[in-house]
Amino acid sequence: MPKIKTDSETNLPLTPAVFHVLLALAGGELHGYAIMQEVANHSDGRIKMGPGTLYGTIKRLIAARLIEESDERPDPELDDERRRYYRLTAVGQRVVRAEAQRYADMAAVARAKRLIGKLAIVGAPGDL
Amino acid sequence: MPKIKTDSETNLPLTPAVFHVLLALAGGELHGYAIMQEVANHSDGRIKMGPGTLYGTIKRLIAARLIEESDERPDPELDDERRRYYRLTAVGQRVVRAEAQRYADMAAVARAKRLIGKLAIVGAPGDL
DNA sequence: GCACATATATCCGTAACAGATATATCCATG
DNA sequence: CATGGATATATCTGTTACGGATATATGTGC
Repeated sequence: MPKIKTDSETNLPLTPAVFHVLLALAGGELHGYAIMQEVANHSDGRIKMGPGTLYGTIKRLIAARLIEESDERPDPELDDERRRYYRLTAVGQRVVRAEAQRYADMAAVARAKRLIGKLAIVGAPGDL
Repeated sequence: MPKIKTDSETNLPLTPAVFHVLLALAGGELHGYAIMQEVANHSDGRIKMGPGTLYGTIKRLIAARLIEESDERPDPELDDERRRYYRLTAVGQRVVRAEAQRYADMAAVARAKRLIGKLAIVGAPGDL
């Protein structure tokens, strides 16, 4: 997480670890372990984040005000007391959007240089 | 450049600095300073790589056998003796392809999460 | 001849990463 | 009910990448 300034999204690029955590939280709040699973999931198993990277990154992201801990708990029956939930802040939203756009832009450059082919079909049955 | 193994492209993700250098070289061999300019160029000026990052990254990429120095020089009239040219190795080719695909995949995930819009038109008349 | 862009190189402080380790609870199975 | 594996969080620490500062020298336009 290279010295993220809270004032803007000009501080790109993010490190992959930071981006993957923010991307995981873009779908709604999650607890730490679920972030780990979501990262493995949306990267199709290619990225496995260990606890050191995960909780270290969470700590830095909180300090940078890109995410924050949430008080809300699910139905007490479904809850697990150990869990701590996190969500994007407004700044975090903007940052992850800007970085996602950078990813799309770089993919476009790579396409122009014929490194990769046309867009893959995303919305296949079962979705990603 | 997180511990790149020369044996495969499984070692993703790359750091942004490494990826940008490899992407710059994907269009053909370039000398160091031209890599710097090409990175600024293909990132639309948003990423400016200083000499520390540039030459440090080049050194590490050579050690990892992802790029190599080239002996070929342009027409002596157009040449600048100071320049040192670099090109991707076969392994470097595969790595940058795999990482570019990862970028495209993550952009697709971001699209599915509605963080960014549809694909920008890349293939303006001419090219593709 | 002067200034600025080009071109390469190294030094080093800061910080991120990632494996190892620790602890404890949840839950399914025997 | 006990045992074990998955769930869940946390910290410590060695290695390494980043990136600004600094240095040196040549090319080029005025």
